[in-house]
Amino acid sequence: MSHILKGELIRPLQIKASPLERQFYDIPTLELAKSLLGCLLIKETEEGVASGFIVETEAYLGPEDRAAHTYNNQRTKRTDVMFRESGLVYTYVMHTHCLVNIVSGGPEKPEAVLIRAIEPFTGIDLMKKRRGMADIKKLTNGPGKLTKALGISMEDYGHCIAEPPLFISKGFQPEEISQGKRIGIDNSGEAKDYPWRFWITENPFVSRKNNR
DNA sequence: TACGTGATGCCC
DNA sequence: GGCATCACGTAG
Repeated sequence: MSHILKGELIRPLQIKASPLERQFYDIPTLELAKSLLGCLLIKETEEGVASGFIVETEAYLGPEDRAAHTYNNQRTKRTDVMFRESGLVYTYVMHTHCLVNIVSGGPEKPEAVLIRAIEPFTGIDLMKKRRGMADIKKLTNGPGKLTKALGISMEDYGHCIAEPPLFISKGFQPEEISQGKRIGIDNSGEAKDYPWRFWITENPFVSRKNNR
């Protein structure tokens, strides 16, 4: 298994895709958002397995963050899982798209990391089929795109990310990480300027080009 | 750049 | 019911 980018092999030929243990997620949310960059996100379905390296994340910091669904400790049927242990999957629907988050902060703090983009690795043909397009650069460069490509849906709500069929494994170590404002939260007062979006510098599969 | 889409939750 | 939201695809 190889992975080609810009005509060169830049990823390991083989990756042991074994789930990171749940304790991996017991760190502060901003650190988790950075630590997840370069990790491999994998979904196994009856259709097949598809995976990609996480290249862009955003942190949402619970009751103090006006952009977070749990602002002011709002607990609804939708946000309930964010009040539980770190490492669970928080999926929600935005318009016609499903977005995937990893719960963080522990039961005391309802926080999460949104996965905004991945770099396709395995199961690329399956991802193309699910997305109905062939351009690899646009397969998974957005939070709604990557869930469709991997087959992630509301059925994954509350699943533990340390267990198949949806899990995260060690990937590669990013050379450099960039940081900037989050996307699509213009109506969130001061919170819109918090620099809680992280991405792998110069990676071609992030959802947007650098904005700081 | 602008619009239609149509899950979810909150505010009437 | 009406409106806003952590998008995306298509048309112009």
